[in-house]
Amino acid sequence: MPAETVAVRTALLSPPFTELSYSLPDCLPPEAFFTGQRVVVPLGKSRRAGVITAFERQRADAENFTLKPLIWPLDREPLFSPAYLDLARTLADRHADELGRILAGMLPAGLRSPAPRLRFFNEDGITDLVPGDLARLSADSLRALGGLWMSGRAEVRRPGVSPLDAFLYSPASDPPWPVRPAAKARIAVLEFLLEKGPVSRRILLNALGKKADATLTVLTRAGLVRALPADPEDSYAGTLRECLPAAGNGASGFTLTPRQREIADELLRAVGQGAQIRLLFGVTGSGKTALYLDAARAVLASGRSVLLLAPEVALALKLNDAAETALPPDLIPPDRRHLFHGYQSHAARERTFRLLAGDKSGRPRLLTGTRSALLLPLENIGLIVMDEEHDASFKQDEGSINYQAKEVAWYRANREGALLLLGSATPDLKSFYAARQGRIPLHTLTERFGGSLPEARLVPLAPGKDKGLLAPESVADLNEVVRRGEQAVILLNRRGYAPVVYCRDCGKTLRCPQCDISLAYHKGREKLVCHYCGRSVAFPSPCPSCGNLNFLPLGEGTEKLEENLETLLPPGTGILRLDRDSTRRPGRMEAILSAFARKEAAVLVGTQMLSKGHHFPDVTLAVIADADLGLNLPDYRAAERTFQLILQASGRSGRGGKSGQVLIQTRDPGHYCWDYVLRADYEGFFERELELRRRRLYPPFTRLALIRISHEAGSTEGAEAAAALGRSMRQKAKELGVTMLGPAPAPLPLLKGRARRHCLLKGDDWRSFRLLYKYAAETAKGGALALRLDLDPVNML
DNA sequence: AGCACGCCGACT
DNA sequence: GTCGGCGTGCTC
Repeated sequence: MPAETVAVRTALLSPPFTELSYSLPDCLPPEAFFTGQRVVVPLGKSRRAGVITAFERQRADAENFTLKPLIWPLDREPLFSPAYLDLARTLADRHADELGRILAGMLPAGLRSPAPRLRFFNEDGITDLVPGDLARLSADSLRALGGLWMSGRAEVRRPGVSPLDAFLYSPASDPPWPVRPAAKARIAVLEFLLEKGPVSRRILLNALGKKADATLTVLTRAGLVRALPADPEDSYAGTLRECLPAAGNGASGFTLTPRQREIADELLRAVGQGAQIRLLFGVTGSGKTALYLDAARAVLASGRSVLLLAPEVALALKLNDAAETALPPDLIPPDRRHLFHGYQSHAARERTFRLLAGDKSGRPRLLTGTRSALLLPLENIGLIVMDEEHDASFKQDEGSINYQAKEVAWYRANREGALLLLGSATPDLKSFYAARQGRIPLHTLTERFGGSLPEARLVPLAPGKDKGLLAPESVADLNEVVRRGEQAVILLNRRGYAPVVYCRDCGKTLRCPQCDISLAYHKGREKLVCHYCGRSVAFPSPCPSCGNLNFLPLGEGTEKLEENLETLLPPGTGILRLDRDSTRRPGRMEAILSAFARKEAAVLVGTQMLSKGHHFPDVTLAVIADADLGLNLPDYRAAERTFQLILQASGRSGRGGKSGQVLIQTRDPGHYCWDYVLRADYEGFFERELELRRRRLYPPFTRLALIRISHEAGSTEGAEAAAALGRSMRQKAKELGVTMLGPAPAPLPLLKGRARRHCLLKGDDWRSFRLLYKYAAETAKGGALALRLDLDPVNML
């Protein structure tokens, strides 16, 4: 007897991420379910969390199988509004991906778990169950639980944590560790934790096997390994905040200069005019933050929400502190201010997500955070600010969803009729070009407060002379700064001791067999490390081609620079190093930054992680040790990136009223980039660079995409298949009006054991790139090749 | 992602 | 003749 039943379409929040249909369970009435609500559903023998995306009237016997009933609702009210589901659908379409994967990427971890705890309050007291338990209950018991759920006597709690996941482990100190060299198991555990850490017991056991369990326990008891709670209720932000400068710098109060007031008024006129976009161009210290907050104040006062975005956590915290002091509680009460970023605990992020999703009041909120805050269910948005809009971290390149934050921000601003305000001292060339063409109204701040720009000069490096990376002139200036009791930072974007190791006996350099990249020597770890796949081998160990041990490390990384400085500076000068190696253990970054802020060291050497945001008033000298490093990358934005990085790093010098200096060490003093860097002349650089882009047909004069093709290294059929695929793609590309270069070996032709090729696409619209990619994927299906499409790639390697 | 099914090789 | 390798394919 065919019965007409209601079925729900459900997007799964873990693999396979597809949308599947389920019938409603007998124990709950249809009113218990909503579009946008999370539910637990059965899948094969296990369970998945999913989101109801639609209701369907469907005959249960119409298909070849009967629908399974879903198991239990996870929300009393929909977690996703229709507008939010629309946003997710749009992202899914753009990335040709499953809706479920996008929704999962937007949700904090606990909210996509299929095993939260269900707590029921009945006459006898409290019963805690997980969804898996429900299958074992009788129909009567389930109906009773359904009654409790409907009458509000049931709640969904955070999933329980297995002891295997409850703590994260990391070494308590840097190597060498006080263990016997023969204690292989202990050393293996310590090395794994240093390399991958902090990691859970589960991850350690998966990688090293069950016997590592006892070893870990022993090491923890001995105090060589430290355990941290994996998911504390409060966020980690506290420790990070301690090393930040006091908020404010020009942002507190609302005493704007006449010019600032003028721009502020123009911005205020744009608010409430429907979807608008504005570019605010102004050097560091010109008062961009004050203008953001002025606009925020007006928007909040008009009853709409504000979203403030920064490219990284430290900057988001700074923005948050500035907002805290500048926006009074009667305008926006503390319980309607929110901070959201990746360094918060899962629990904290879940709380914020739920709070925003559950708010139907329409009253304004102020949300500050990094890129991921853009995907929170904040409603009634009147203003979105993107500070440092040029920053590459606004596009995610790893992880599940690779979205371009600016595009998502514009989409949301459009839907909400909000103002999108982009701000930068060195705007993305594309944004500035759009402004020049009149597509984005531009506001320029020219005055700078709180000190003048640092004085920059070039220091030519003599080629060949391997007397250390620092030129005598730079060493002299460093000594002078130390003598005056001031501080200096040295930027070197190359970690480790030596980037290349040469075998004196056979004349070869040591390379990673998986990636064909030079192995870098890390002295502190006594290892050779591949910076691309992370593989490491003990150093010294016999040369793979001649078996001897006669090595010569070449070149200079941060580790060696730090060591060399000890002999170049007066004895006893404090030197600190900030890079991925020195900050591997939790809390180390904060410790190093705050030690430097307390002037426990005169010199801080570091990779680009020291170039952004930090404020050290006594730093009067910044040395860019190898300014050419990024300039020679095979990327059309190499000069733009270098310009932005150096200007940003220069900003570390001379912030505290004392005049600052910047030394730019280069082997190529004639490069056009330097003229503009020295004068901090963004607009001049822009004109020059734009002309080059026009001539070579690069963005913004075309759209660009990469199709990445890879196959198992050493398979000849892979190479042939790639060539054949290229031939048929060329035909298709011509039809679509796409210019295609390649497939050619990628700049890094071998990575993680895979041979890599690129097709570079130039064309007028993204759609034809997608079509060409789909055609290529279809053609290559079932073969040896793996394909990936990267629209507007951030990383060309 | 799991977990089944399934079709070949090494063993009782 | 059975156990078990992990290559494909499905999960409402």
